[in-house]
Amino acid sequence: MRTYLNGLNEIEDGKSVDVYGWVQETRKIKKLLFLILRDNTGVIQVTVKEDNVNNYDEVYGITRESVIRVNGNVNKKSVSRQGIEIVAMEVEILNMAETPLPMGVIDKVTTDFDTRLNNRFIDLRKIGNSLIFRFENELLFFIREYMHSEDFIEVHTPKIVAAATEGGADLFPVSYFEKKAYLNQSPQLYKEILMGSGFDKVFEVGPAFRAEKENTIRHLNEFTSIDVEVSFADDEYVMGVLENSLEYAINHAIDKIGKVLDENGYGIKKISTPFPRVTYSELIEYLQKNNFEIKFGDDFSPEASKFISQKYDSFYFITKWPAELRPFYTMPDKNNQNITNSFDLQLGDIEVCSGAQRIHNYEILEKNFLKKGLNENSFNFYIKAFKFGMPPHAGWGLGLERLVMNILKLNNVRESTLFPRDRSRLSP
RNA sequence: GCCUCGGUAGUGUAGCGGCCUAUCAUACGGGCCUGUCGAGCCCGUGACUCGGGUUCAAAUCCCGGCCGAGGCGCCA
Repeated sequence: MRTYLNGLNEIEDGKSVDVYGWVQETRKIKKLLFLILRDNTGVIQVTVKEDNVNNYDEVYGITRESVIRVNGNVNKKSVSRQGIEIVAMEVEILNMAETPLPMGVIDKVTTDFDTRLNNRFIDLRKIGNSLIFRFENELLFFIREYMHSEDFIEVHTPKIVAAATEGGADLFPVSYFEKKAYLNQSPQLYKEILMGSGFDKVFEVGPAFRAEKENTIRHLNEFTSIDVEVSFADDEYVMGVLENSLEYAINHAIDKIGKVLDENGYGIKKISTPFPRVTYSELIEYLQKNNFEIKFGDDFSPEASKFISQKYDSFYFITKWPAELRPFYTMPDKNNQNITNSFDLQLGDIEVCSGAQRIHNYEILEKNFLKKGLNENSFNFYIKAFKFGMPPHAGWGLGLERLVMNILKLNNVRESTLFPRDRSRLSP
């Protein structure tokens, strides 16, 4: 039976165990050999003595990062710094690693990010790197748990679509037999159709594709989007869903793995709701007072976003965006047609989520199509759902990698992406 | 799409017209060593992104390609 390395403390002194893992380090002293063995739960020193094993010479020639099985006895009176070791009785080499490694796992030299991504399978052997994805896993688990407890159902909408654009973002074309198709940039239109189907509360976790030629630390051409849509709800309601789910997920994730995160330098704090809210117009005024060249209708430049972010130390909402900066399906404000019932959720100077109440009236939606210069024919599959009983609804879409990046204070969104797809990277 | 910066052993760097037969660290190979734990000591292998050009002389200067980092624009 396999024993995981973090379980060794519970095993009594002298007992025989089988452990499996990677040889992280070797220290050779002629007739004595120390192997530092690593599995996904921790590391342990394995002491190999010539008289104890029958293949000492073979084991002596082992290379770093080779995969082995060790049968041996737990020694809790070890003089090693860890105070515990395994005295090997049997070492089976399951797979010998070639040398030299394309990059080191525990070497003192730094490695360029490009080199790390080219050798991501090794890069992720570093606990600090794989921990990012363990954190993401916890976060997503608790977001799902929250959604289920609120009676949301998880759905899966198509990623290969026919509509040419919903305005703005470029799409990746794919060949679909004799037709032309695209990779979807967002499940938006399908979530809305499901509101017309009476699902009431849906969420989806899935990939989204953007064919924009960006070259920044916060853009990816393929990312994971968490999408939510709720019937008979407005923007205020789904902002509540958003902040409550994040509070639940982040705080539970910290309860579960906060200690390990701390040990690895990711010091993160629990959060509380409600998040502060500020309107777009208030921020425009604020920026103008501080000598920024900006007027109503402009988007915030990266420089302006940085300036704004100095006022907040955690999440904050920017609400009531002008209609011209929002997609065609965004609900205008009842009292002012120039602004919309929309919001962005910011963490630091980066937008992690954007949402709104949607237009549920067919005529207004049609008018918006024409205003934004969109081709109504390619959206028939969507707009048809609005003619036969579409409830009022609202929702949002959240970029998972950006969220993780910002919570853990990483300096590049590619750090929180297992295998990033960006302007130039398509492999691995 | 525009702009800036960069590419030297497996990894990361120094050198920025002649002192380069190219520095250092780490990794790798070999040797010594029965308690190492950033092991130590000795020996060794290993590199100037590619193509043109300038020059008596190019890793070093110029032009172009390729590759990369980042900023801006654009971006439900």
